[in-house]
Amino acid sequence: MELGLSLGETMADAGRDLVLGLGMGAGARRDEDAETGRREREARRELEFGAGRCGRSSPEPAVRLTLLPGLMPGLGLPWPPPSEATSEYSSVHAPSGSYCVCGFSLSSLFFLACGEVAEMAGGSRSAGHLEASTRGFDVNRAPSLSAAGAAAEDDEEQDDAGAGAAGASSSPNNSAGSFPTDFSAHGQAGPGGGGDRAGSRASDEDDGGSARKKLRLSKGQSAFLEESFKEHATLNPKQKLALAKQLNLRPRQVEVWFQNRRARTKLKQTEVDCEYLKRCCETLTEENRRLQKELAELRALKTVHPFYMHLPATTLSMCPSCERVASNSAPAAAAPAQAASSHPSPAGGGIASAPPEQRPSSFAALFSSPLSRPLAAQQQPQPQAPASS
DNA sequence: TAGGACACCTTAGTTACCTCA
DNA sequence: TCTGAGGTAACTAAGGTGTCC
Repeated sequence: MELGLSLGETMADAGRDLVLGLGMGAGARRDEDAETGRREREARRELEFGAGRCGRSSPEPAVRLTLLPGLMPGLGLPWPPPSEATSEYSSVHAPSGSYCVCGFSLSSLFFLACGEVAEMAGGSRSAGHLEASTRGFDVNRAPSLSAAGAAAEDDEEQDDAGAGAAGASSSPNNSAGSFPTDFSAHGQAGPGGGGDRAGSRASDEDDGGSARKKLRLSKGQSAFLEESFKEHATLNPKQKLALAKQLNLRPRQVEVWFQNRRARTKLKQTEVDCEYLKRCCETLTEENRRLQKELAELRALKTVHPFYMHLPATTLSMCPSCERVASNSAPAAAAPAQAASSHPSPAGGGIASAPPEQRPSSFAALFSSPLSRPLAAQQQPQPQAPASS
């Protein structure tokens, strides 16, 4: 069984400087030079991403599981099909078409699928002043209810004007233009209108600004945000503004929603990864148990038949490269044979299960006797090994 | 060129509210 | 009607990055 497990690679450096090329990250881009630099950085990040890096700079000393390409089928542990994953999770990652991670995390695959987004992020203008203006007042209160809110509203209007214009544009620099805008597809009168729970926001915002009144997004709003999340797991300021305007939410709310959504996705991923690792562990434990048993049998055999186990070195030799056993004393009988316990056949019989004519002559003599036949070979059929190499 | 200040971003963790069985 | 669990919006803190001076 060939299982490549790379454990212990921290993400501290692996994920550094990768922001998925979605155009967020640095806020203010005040001139063309900054814009050019950002595009270069994003291009670099994409390259790094393509090299198998995933995630973002994170303090977590994550255990990184790297499954070598092409080995998973042999392991017999494919990633759970989308049907096994949670619907939410699979809906996000399904575009990748596979849950086998060959140097990527699942989310990375998703982001790869959305890689074209990176090209759209170039022209996004910073809305940092808006973000700053929206801080420091209760986001649950209507902006018009306070002076700060009014200021924020003013700023937001300015940005909205740009966002609205951008929304009508199909410029490659216009990230907002990529958002789905056909609310009728969701069967709602309009996500911003609140749909089935349209009144919740209005009533919440009228209650005079008690600390953090819980809002409940309407189904239409949630669906629209989900659709957007499927396209971009992160938002640049332009996208955030466009979404907020379309959904009749504050940009801060859109931002928070995406933060929480990413957290939920990561949680789901963690659960799936955990389950997979558990299954890997079970398989390896079983394999280890089987090999230990076989080793014990061989040792017992050595005790019972010491003669056969002290064959001259010149009599039996094994080519380490091709794993063929050759016997000098009987060259004609030297035939290809699978290595013994370290390379068990798929049937689990090891060398004992090889046809006698393919065994080395000394081994043929050894195993021709029923008494000396290894227990492992006598116990056919053995339980199929969970995975074969 | 180096470094501090600033703005803005992210994630992780937590809190509080809401819904529902 | 009460209650506990679960979902989730919102918040806080810490750390990273980019830009400006």
